[in-house]
Amino acid sequence: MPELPEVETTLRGITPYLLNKKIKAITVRQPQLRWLVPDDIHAAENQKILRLERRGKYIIASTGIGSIIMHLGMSGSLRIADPKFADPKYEIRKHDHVMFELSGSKSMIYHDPRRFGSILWTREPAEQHPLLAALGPEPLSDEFTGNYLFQQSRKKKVAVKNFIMNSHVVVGVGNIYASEALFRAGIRPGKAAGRVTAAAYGLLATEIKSVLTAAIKSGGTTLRDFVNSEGEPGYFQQTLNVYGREGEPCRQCGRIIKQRTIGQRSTFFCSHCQS
DNA sequence: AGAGGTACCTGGCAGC
DNA sequence: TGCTGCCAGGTACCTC
Repeated sequence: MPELPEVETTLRGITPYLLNKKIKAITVRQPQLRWLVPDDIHAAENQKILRLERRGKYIIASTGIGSIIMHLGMSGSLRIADPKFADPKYEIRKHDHVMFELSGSKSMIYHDPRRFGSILWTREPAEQHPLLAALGPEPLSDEFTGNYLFQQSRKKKVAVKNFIMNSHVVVGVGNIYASEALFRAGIRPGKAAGRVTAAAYGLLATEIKSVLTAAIKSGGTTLRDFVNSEGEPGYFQQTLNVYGREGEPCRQCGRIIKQRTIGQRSTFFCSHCQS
């Protein structure tokens, strides 16, 4: 589920229930996630959440003494539960790994079948955490431009799709939107990053921004019940041009969309519209 | 330094 | 119905 737009949607969904609320208790049912949930996560108990933000696909909830860093991995979600999980009426679902009991009688549940995500705790400013410190710019920031991509990619032989999915280059471009943005920009995903022109990168940066912005907007339409559900896989599916459309006609030229594995990830493109 | 592959984990689905 | 194999939205880390 979670590409950047879904993480952003999740953040917006949980914010009203978390911001300026006190964490009354934290229950860890399964600490063995992508990284072990640290014991000292309990230091966040009785702390008020003063700030909520997103960095790439990480969600950061900061208290006065440290920050909770959350990542949803491939299959993670956060949902707001009511009544609080300590209530016997509360239904614990399989793969509910971490629960936060909040002031205001709500709880936030971290659910993640594949356990590729994690929940961490740091007393340092979150941006100094090893996982966050070396991240590239936000794709929706002014810092992220075609010129930036062009400069970063010189002499790089890696496929341009892998290049834009590298979080040290730019954060938040996942497998779906990498294919989509490259289609919109007319660039073959397997092309060496160092051989893409400055003009093409200008277009690519623009399309990355626009496809992510559009997806966040469409995530907004399901915002109301997002945190109560498991998320809405496919709610933006009608707007996808290439992802998952192998064998179907290109919406632009009518030729058949192709699928190829690049960097061990499924990749979709139109060999006529992309060069 | 850079490129490429591996690992983590569960569930859903196609095919037999 | 049940088994097997393959695929899945992420990304740090290991090896060459």
